[in-house]
Amino acid sequence: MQNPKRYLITAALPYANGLKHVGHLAGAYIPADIYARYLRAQLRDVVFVCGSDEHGTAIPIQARKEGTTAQAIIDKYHEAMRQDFGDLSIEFDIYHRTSDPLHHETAAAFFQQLEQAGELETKETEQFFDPEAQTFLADRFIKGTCPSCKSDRAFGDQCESCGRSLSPDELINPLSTLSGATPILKKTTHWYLPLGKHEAFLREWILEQHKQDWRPTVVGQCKGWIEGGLQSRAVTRDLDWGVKVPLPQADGKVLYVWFDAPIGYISATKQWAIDNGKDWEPYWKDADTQLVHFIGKDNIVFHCIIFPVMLKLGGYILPDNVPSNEFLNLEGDKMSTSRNWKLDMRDYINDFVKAENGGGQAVDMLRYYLTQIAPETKDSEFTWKGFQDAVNNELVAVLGNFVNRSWVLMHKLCKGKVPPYHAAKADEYDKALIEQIRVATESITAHLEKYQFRDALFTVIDLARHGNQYMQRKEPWIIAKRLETEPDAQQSIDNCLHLCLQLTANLTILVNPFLPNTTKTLCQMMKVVDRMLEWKNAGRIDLLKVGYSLREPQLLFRKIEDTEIATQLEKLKKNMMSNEIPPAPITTQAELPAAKPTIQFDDFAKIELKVGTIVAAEKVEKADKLLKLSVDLGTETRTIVSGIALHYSPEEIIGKQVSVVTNLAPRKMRGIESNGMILMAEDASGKLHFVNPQSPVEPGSGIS
RNA sequence: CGCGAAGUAGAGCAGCGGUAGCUCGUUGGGCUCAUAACCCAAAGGUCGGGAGUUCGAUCCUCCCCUUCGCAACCA
Repeated sequence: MQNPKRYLITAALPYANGLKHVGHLAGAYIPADIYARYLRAQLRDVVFVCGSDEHGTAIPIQARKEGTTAQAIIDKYHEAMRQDFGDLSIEFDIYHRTSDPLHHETAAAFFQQLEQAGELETKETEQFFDPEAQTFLADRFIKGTCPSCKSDRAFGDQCESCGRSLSPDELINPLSTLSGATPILKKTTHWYLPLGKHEAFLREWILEQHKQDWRPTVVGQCKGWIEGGLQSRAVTRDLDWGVKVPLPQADGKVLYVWFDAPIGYISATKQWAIDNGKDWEPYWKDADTQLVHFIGKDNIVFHCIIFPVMLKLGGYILPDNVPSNEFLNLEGDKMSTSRNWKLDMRDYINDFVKAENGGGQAVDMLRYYLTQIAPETKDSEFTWKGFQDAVNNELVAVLGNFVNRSWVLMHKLCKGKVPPYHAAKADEYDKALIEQIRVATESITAHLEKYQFRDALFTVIDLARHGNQYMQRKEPWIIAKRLETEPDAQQSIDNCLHLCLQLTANLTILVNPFLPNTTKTLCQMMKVVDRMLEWKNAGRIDLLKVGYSLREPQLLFRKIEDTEIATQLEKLKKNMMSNEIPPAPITTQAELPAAKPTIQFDDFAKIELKVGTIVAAEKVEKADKLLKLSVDLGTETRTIVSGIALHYSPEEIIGKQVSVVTNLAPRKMRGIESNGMILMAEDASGKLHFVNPQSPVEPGSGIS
């Protein structure tokens, strides 16, 4: 969009069930903040909204785990996250929350509008219900035996052991993970958003109109979903935590969290408007508004497919771009909350920002490094060594040092004042530097407009690097030695330092969106007011008035010591170790709230077990875990499909004796009917072993 | 399985049809105003593998391999 009248910037609403880590920061919040700050410097009309996402099943679950209430959980994490963002100079215009009444009202009205316009469907389905906990169960909260590999580590959505995706009704012996009770099927009615109806719109809007200007990963993923067929998605759930469905017949139902959360952007904007005496509607309904969602890649489907459909139906504008980032890994491994392999924003704040020598410069160091390694096109990696190198070799050595040496020389050779520029004496180096400032400004602006923050920041640092090169060529400290015999030499010194100071002023403007605290320090050193920071001033070489006296230099950044990163690495490893104390092999009672109930002999007798001999085996096509086996059971040879291909090759198991459940109902897998099931024992490492007689017996022998 | 993204110097990345670039690191030299910072130079790559299209491919097409992700907690 060319020069829109106003901008609305959103950063993904963080889920209020825990602290957020630097991956979240690099993925959404820092890029969004940079963009918002840049637009503010451009004096554009911009609102930058965010807030806590406080609904969904996971919040009550978390509350149960922490032995408290859902409200206490969201209050705690909402406040913690708000604080952490503030500490890292993420400057939202508003940080709202979805538990706010204004949001409930907004989301309910949104639903009602779609409902009344006939854009939603209702469907009656049977869902598992926990009779003890008196609640319907999300797929993830049902545990049972996998129909495919027979592992008991299968959940309603997926088997942890064989990786197969499941639906809850496929589980053998389903159990509620909440109470351990056996769930019962119960009828329930839900509202659905029929995405399929909007396929043509999505195709045209994303795959045609935004093929070029959206990131390839974003368009690619959307393409995958659209091509894969868009299913209707349930908009409501049976739960007592969330936005109540505003219909009389929907008692006990709330809006599904994915539906209510993005509406949080709208309610946040409303609250901002109230607080600031503005009108919220143009920001969401005027076509001359540019809406940009900053998110991580796991959120693409919501912000590019589902929410846009909702926005279109509701009469709102669509996002102009959704600059989604990939993931940030940590020291060679994926960040993971459950394994405690992560760096929380708060940990950095405590160890660096709040430490001695910390403060704003420590904030900017992290902002710098995370921007420099931002996973804009592919996953990238945070390493403490990388952090140290970036700070010491770039922030300290290039930017910090350039400013410092300029200031020191200016105080030594120019009496602490901005020296005059003698245009008549300008040499090729002077002219080249002026040109470099102009070119860099244009380039940085272009990168920012295209959401290429990493390249933009690189160009800023590169400009400081040019400053160092320029100074080296001009060598004012050498020229100063000739002053006694050659008084005219002062003009060369003046020109050099005049330009170095003007370059510093330019760097201050250009680095402001990225490193706002550094900008503040620089402004103090130059004794300039915030108005100088307006973006239109970038590229000018008359920002500091000749004769103006400047303050003493102060170091912009300190070095990161080896001991500091060693401490961090140790801490990271220790955290993970402490998390690993209960090693995986033995499943604890707490994890498996329901051991299988005692059964009577009659139940056992229902199972027919026989010894068989594998006579043939082949790999099942298009399945990497399945083998198709022919098993000799004495009286007959049966086809059995088994999920053991990762553990055994077809050749090595031919002739092996195995235990077979022979009266299991037939089941089709990958188009092949399997008549029975091979018993396998799983060891601690997950490796499967055959359960077979100690010495060979006749095929078909019974087992009891 | 399928779908999406990615595989380029020791590391991190750019390039995307015309004899391989950047930053850091390494080595050598210079300078000394500067937070042992700065500047200059050099070494270092058969651009994941194979086939094809083309006068010519890192860049296009096909196949294969590897990594990451793929809808209901997770940037």
